[in-house]
Amino acid sequence: MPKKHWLMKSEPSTYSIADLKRDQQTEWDGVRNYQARNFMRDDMKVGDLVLFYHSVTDPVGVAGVAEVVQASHPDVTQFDHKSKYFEPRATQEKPVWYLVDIAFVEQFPRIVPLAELRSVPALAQMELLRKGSRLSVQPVTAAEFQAVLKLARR
DNA sequence: GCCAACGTTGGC
DNA sequence: GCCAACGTTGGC
Repeated sequence: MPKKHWLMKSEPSTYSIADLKRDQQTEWDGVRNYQARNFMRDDMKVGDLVLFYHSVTDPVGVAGVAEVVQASHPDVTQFDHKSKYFEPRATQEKPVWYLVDIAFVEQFPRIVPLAELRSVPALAQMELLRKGSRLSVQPVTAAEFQAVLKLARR
């Protein structure tokens, strides 16, 4: 099975690439969007690579790379009454929300800003750049992934 | 802080 | 099943 590539968004005030570097590994909890969940639950496999994107900050952009180290399992915050991610419909037998675990791979020497991504023809089809796109977990092609790495090292 | 775009909820 | 109202996301 060839490696797949993904992009995951996080607000750095909540969890940044520096936080992941410190922790080395984390559960990607709190995703409450079905499309994003389905990618994590059904498609993300150990070894897949992830572009770590910082949203709602200045500048917004890709901050580094992570790797999937644990495939889909239930997000335990859905069972926690005190969590803001509590899900009343979920039971232990029938969880609603799933997540993957990711590990730190690399923090880029610089953020690759969204505006710069928009200027690169090779990235024109990226989901991230689509008008109105706000999926927090999304697939990227191998070519797009490589193109972003190249920008990061420029 | 604003607001466009989107997803979800709930009345009918 | 439709769709208006509402809440959230996220760039600027």
